[in-house]
Amino acid sequence: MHVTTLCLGALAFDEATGYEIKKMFEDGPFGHFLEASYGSIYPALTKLTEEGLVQCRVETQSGRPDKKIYALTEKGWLEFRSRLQEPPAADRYRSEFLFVLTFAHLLPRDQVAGLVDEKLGELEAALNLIDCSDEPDSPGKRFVRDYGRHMYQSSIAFLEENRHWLENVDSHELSFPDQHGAERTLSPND
Amino acid sequence: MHVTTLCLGALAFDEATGYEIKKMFEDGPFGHFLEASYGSIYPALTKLTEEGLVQCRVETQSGRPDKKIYALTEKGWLEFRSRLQEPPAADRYRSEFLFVLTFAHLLPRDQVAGLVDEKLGELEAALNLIDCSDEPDSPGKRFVRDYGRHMYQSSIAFLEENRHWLENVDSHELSFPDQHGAERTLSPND
DNA sequence: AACTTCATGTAACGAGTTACATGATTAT
DNA sequence: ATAATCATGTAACTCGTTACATGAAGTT
Repeated sequence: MHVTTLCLGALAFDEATGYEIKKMFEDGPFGHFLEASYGSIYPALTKLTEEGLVQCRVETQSGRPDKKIYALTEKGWLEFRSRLQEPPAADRYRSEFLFVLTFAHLLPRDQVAGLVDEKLGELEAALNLIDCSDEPDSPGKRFVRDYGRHMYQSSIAFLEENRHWLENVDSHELSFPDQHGAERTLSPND
Repeated sequence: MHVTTLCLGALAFDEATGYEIKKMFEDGPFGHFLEASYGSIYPALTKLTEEGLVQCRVETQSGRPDKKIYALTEKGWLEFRSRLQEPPAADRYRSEFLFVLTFAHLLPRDQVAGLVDEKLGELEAALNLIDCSDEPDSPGKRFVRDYGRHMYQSSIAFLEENRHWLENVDSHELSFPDQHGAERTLSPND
C-alpha cells in the first residue's frame, strides 16, 4: 500500500498537516499496524496535491515553518474509496524476536530471559498506549483498537505462560563438522 | 535483519541449497514471520561464500542446474552467534486488512463481510500449515510454532466474536465540504 | 496438454528509510 | 542547560522484490 493511500486515509478522518499525519502513525489510530516516515509523507502530500486529490491551505506562523494544512477534495474521497475496494495485500508479521528465539538453545539463558522481558515490556507499553488513546469516534476505529488490544493481551499471556519453560531449555553446544569432516563443538558462552 | 543473517539461520539447522532455503521461508520454520525471495537469497549466499561464512559443495545433476549445497563454516557459526546477540529490531506487524476496516463505515457491508471471511480463511489455512508441519526438533522451534498457533487462534476467535457487530455497522455517508465550504455527501454504494 | 516442482541466477525497478538542513519555543 | 516539540523538506542510500532467462522431469 502506497504512502499516498495512507495519507488519504489519515485525511479521511480530518484535515491535517504532514507533521500531524506522521503522529497518527506513531500514537494515533494506525500506530500499531502501519508505519510512515516524514521522508515518504511529505513527498506523498506534494504528489496528491498535484493530482488534485487533496488541497492545501497555508497558515502563516512566526518562528517556525508555515503550517500546510491538507484536506481531501471530492476527487480525493472518490479515489480513496476506490482504493479501499481493491483487495488488500496480505498482512505481514515480521519478527526478529521469534527468529532469535528459534535458536534459544544456542543462546545464553540470561539473553533469552532478557529478550522475553524486553518484549513483555514493549507489549505492555503498547497496550497502555491503546488504553490511553482517545475514545474511537468510528466503529472501524473501535474494532481495530479492540483487535489490537486482544492481540497484545494474547501475546503477553503466551509469553508469561511459557517463559519459564523457554528459559530453562538446555543450552546445546554448537556441533558441526570442520573442513575435514571432523566433529567440532562450541559452547554458547564461549 | 539482512537476508545474509536469515540464510545463516537457515543453515544453522542443516546444510541446504538456495532453493531449499527459500522453501523454509514459505512452509518451513520461518514461514509465518519472515520472508525472503530468490532474488535476495542467491546473492546473499554468494556473498557469504566470499566472506568464508559458508562453504559450498556442488552436486552434479543431469537435466537441471547443478545443486549447490551450502553449509556453515566455523567462522559462519561464530558470526551467526554474534549476530544473534545484537538486539533484534522491533517486530513490525503491517496490516492493510486493519487499515481498510478502520473505514468500515464507508464501505458496503458485503465488502466488509467478504474481507473478514477471507481473513478467516487465511488464518485457518495458516493454522493448518502449522499443524501439518514436522515435529519441531529444537525447543526454540517448538516455542515459535506454539506462539504462532496461539496467535492465529486468538485472531480467529476475535474475528468470529466480532464479525456480526462489525458487519452491522451503519453505513455512513461521506460528508465533506467542497471548495466553497458547502456541505456535500456521498453514499458508500454510489 | 498444461501445470508444478526442481534449480540457479541477473538486472531493472520500486519504495521507503536515514540522515541532513534549519530553527524557534516550551518543558524539565 | 538540555531535551523535546513543532514544522517542512531533500537527497542519497539501502535493500528487496518482480520479472526475466532457461529447461528437464513429473504430475494432473
